[in-house]
Amino acid sequence: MKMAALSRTSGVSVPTLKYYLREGLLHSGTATAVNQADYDESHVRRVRLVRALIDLAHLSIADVAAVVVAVDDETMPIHDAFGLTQDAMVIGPHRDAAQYRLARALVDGFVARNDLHIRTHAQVREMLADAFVHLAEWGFIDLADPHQAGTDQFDALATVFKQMAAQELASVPETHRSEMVEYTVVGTVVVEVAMAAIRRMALEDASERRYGARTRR
Amino acid sequence: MKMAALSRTSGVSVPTLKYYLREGLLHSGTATAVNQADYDESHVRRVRLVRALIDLAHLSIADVAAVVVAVDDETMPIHDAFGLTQDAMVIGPHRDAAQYRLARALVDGFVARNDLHIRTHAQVREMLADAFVHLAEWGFIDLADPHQAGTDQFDALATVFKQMAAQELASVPETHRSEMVEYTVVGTVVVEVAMAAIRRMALEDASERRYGARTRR
DNA sequence: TCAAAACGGATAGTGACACTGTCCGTAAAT
DNA sequence: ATTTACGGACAGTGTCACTATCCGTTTTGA
Repeated sequence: MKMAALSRTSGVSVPTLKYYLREGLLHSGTATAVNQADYDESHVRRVRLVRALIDLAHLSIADVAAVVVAVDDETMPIHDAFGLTQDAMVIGPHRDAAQYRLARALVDGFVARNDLHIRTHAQVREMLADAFVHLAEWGFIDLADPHQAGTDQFDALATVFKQMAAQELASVPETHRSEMVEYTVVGTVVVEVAMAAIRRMALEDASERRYGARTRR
Repeated sequence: MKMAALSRTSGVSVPTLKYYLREGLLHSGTATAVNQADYDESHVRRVRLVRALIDLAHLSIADVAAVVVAVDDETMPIHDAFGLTQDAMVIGPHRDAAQYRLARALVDGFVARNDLHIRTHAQVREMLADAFVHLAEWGFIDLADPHQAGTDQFDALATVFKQMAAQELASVPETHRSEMVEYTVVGTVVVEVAMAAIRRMALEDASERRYGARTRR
């Protein structure tokens, strides 16, 4: 398969594929001559992975490169590779104000309360802390109060998601390590987008039922 | 409150605030002299809204401007403003390939099956279709088969989210229209981020329990 | 067989985006 | 009275994700 064919099947332009090659998002094909190279199924899968990370998870090229390195490093255990990709998928800066320290404490409590086995420095903790800070700014929760209404709902979500996650991982086929990592990563982002979409649909539905009638003529 | 004070309380630099003013993300303060203006609580709230949309929902300035216009238009009913902001929050291009038409059909079936009252051209449909296309590419679902395993899980999610959404909207205080819209919008994005974080935590937890032991020494 | 088309690597260029810096005349503070 | 701050206008900056061009080589098809 030449690069043009890869471009056709993946829907990504040839210049962009070359760019991905340069940036290390795509491993080079097997050279058949000085200026000829063959690409195979692994390249198709890789481009699909890259596009999923860019289009759905909105990762930067540099972050995708980090994910790709973790996927390709055969010596890295699956769990470590998964953690690394998880970290790469957390976008945005991490501030260091008083409110963020409070939020971090809330997050730590949440993690402990729900017996979540996650790394001490997992970036996803910052992600949740960020959300907590914004929730507090709008008065939805109180950062200073560790036992309050509002977090109960999140505890309930944690219970549900723990079951779902176990089921999801169990459905990953036991094939080669790199493929399993790919499946897990893609599953993370795609299902996340699908869930967000369904939640937004539910919100629009609720909005229609609650406010829609007020303006219907 | 002068602009410097607004900058301090919001954590956004003065040049950036001026930029937001220019782009229409922030309404101008009440002028007290040729080169003096006063800002109030509404400006603080507005900056918070803008930062939430930029930092958490990763909206572009132009999209935030569209949201702001909807929030400020007092003649626009709450439900319409909510729909408009929902549309603005869907990021990414919408393709027009055969697979996307199939995915759209799946989405329409999903919406009908779960009795979701959402607009025919709501952008969130595209968002879910996008996720379906990627799920299909990785073999998680089959676009051609309208009644299949896999979508059951999404139906279950829809049921849960519909309840949650109704509860969430019920908790929005019945104050002025613009404040209610702000609350709803912020709630949408912040809770979405929090949910995604919790799901990722659950996934890392599940990964640790499933794969972690394999490499623990 | 031989011209035309395609290929792949290198390098420079582009356009969008989200700020950021500077200038300047006016107003407030000390 | 002098220093400092203010706010509007506008040009400039750095990053990012591509995209276009060039060029020598190789394949293809008449």
